[in-house]
Amino acid sequence: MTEIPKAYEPHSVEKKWYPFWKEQGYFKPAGDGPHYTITIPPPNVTGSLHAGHALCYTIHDTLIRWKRMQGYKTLCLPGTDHAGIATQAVVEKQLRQTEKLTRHDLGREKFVERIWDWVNQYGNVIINQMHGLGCSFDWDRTRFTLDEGYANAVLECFVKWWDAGLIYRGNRITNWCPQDLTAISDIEVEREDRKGKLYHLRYPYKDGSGFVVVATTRPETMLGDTAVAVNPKDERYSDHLGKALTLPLVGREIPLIADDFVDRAFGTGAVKVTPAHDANDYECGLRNGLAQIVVIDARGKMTDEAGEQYAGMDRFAARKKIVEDLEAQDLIEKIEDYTVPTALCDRCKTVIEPRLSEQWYVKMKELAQPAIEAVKDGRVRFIPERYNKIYLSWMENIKDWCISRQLWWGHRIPVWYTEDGEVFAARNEEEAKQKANGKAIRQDEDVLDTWFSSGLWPFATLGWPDQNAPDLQGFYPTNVLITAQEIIYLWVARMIMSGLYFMNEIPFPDVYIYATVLDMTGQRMSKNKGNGVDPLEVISLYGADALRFALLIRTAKGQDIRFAPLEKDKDKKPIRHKQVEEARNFGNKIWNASRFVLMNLGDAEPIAAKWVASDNLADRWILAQLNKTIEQVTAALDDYRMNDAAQTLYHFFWDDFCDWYIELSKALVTSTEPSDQATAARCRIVYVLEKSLRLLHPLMPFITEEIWQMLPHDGNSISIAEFPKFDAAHEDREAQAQMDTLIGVITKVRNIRSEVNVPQSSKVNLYLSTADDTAKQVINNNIENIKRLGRVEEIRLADTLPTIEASARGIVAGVDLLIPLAGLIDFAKERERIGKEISKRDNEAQGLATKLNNPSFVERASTDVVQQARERHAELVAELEKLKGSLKTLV
RNA sequence: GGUCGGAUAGCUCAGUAGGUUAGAGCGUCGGUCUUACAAACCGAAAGUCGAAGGUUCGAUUCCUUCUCCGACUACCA
Repeated sequence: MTEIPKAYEPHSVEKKWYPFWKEQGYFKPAGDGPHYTITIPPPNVTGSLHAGHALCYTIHDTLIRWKRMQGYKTLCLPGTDHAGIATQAVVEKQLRQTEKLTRHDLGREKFVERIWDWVNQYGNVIINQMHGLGCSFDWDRTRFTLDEGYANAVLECFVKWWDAGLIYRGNRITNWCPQDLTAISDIEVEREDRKGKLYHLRYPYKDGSGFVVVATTRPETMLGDTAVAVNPKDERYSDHLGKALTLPLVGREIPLIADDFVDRAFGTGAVKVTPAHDANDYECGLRNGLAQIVVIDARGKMTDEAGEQYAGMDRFAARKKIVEDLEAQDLIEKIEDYTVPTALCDRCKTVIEPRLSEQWYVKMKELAQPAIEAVKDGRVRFIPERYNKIYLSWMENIKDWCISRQLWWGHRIPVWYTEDGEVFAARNEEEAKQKANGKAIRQDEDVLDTWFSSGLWPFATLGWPDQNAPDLQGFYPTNVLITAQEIIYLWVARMIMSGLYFMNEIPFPDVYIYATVLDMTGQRMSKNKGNGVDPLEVISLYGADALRFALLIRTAKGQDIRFAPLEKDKDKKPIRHKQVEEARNFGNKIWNASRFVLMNLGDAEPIAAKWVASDNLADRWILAQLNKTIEQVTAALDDYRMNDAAQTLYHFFWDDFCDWYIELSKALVTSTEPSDQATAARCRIVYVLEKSLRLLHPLMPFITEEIWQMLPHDGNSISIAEFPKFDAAHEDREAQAQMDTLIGVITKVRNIRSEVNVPQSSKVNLYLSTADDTAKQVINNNIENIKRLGRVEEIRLADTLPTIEASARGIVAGVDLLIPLAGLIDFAKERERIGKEISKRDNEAQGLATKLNNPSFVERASTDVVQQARERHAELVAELEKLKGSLKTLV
């Protein structure tokens, strides 16, 4: 008999099998089946694994392991993203803290070197954390959005789009982050409602005929005002249109103009117009030929244009000062509390300053159209479906994409300028020089938006722009993209556009948007809130399989999941996580069931994981249940219903296999006498266990490998064993129905015993009767099983039940039960129990009777439903009669 | 403001192509002499399926309105 620990210990197991799989090359594409490819969403190179990642990559690994076992030539390609702003910020901060230097002190070249050092040292953290989750990704193909080959792809993309006239330069209002000192795109802006004030300012007419009141949340911008606008239909102002106003504090003369964009109902219906510092005002300024006066600089400080008493002040300090100054001149009508929709930089949370600046843009309309079509005609589908609409509504209203960033870390924009003002794109300096015909050139200082490079991910990682790259030929298009809801626009849409543009083919047919991991109050997990769960802590407490299973079983399609924080003790040591504990317990159940099987393999006969034909009910039944489970799990995985797959397996393994099959097989499996029967029983139980492990392996790779290696098996690893297939020949309705009878009888006996307080140490006698020949046969064939599992001494099966005073009665599945209770319990308990049984049936019978007496029901409901109701009613009536009869014996 | 999602047992969540007794895990209660497992076993209690209308013989499920929560989105200064 093998020595096996009583509890599953995950850590040594994980340490053992992960390197084994990797060394054996199981994570690499193999075989000549059809390809199944996933490129993972590359996490930020600065990142570390959080709960959302854990879920994301668990789903990846589950699918890829499943497909691998199904014989596909699988590739799951990992990588990281250089994350321009985030990475530069991390290294700048480090530089500031440790050496008190800014990036400007170092200079561009040195600074970029420092970032590379940092990336080489810390950039693999998140990749290593994925190993801990058990991810079977092809690490040899790991890509980084800034590595050499990838950079070529980015250049190629830029130049091609340039040549196609899709890239242009514009001097416009952009979202500017005064902290990061860069422009950011619209969708990198976070919006938040903040408490603020609405200031009502008085702008006097130049001719002294009173004043116009304008409302603003940002009084500091008034220094740059070049007009006040009202709605042309607003009668309140029609007489004053065109009149001049004197801009307070500045003294500039500005006109009162009319523009449609003004909402008459808001405030006083008059808007101050600051074309250089507000997107709306900018547009308004263009329409009306207004000057653009820049009063706030890149760092958020007031410029010289703002006037000498304000120049150099921070924008928020200036706001205060200006309000004071206006107040002093009695030019403030009132100040109201107001909720200000505030734009924040999604990286550093600094308040965005709309700023006039020169940036590069990509024209989106032309690129978006095919990508819209692809979703509309179903070549690309979102799962859950409702994201189709969300995607389409954005794509149909798409605006041009600002792609330049004033950073040093990233793909430098391949645009070159000659002294005399020529501008062109080139793949490298060589090419640029050629195009310049000997003129001196300089390259644009800016870098590209990170999403510009990650938008090429599904094909750039496979070798594009080399159209003949073997991986590109062999693995594109990928099969599914698994990603988070919040980057549908930032990333998914752009991959679809670029995939169609450069490859003429969709990058993936399925986009599975996985659940957002929330905390228990429904809030999104975030560093700021400190409500995150560290997956590594969870793994160290319960093992990777437990974490994976805990996440998968709650990942209903399209539904967010709530995940509790880790409970910690005083020293912040993690001690408990209930939701993962449930999964850990399941793992332990698998462990112990396997332990039972392994301990009873016997030494005499060689046992193999093969099904030996059997007429035995439990055998027929478990084979049918296993088969059904295979069918359901496969369908669930196929449909991205991870929770259904997990739930089905949980139920099958625990309830069917452990609670019933093992129990019903125990006598034979544990017998010490060698016999063909015992050997056959052992083979069968090993067979079912081994198949179960294969089904579970994509979800829980470690524990299944560990046990599988101990069991009789063929092959080197469960991770390349075949995923079980549904077999119609194993369906067995009859066995399932008969097993219901057996389980029903045993459960009823247990129920009666427990309800009337028969101690578990006492055995009871059991009288059974049934008119059903099949049920009779089931009982006769399972006398020993009923005795053992129901703790029964003697069983009598007859056509009618004897009349025995003081006995308990039960009815289940057409079988009547009687348990003599003399000397065992108090009758009051049994009377109470029978009373409950009666009233339960009474209620149901009455409900049915009402229904059946309703002529409309009988007429209109389908005959099946009516028939069923009649039968059930009759059954209930018969049962009630028997139960009432048994009450009489309890006196 | 707009769009979308959610509201089912004390908690976290499944489910119902409209039809008998709405499920699971955790938690709770009672029991444990059990040929693997107390991280377990056996049994039980617990739900007017968010509210109000409507369609229907029949609604937790379909429709309308409402309430509360959440996400996304928007140029309301």
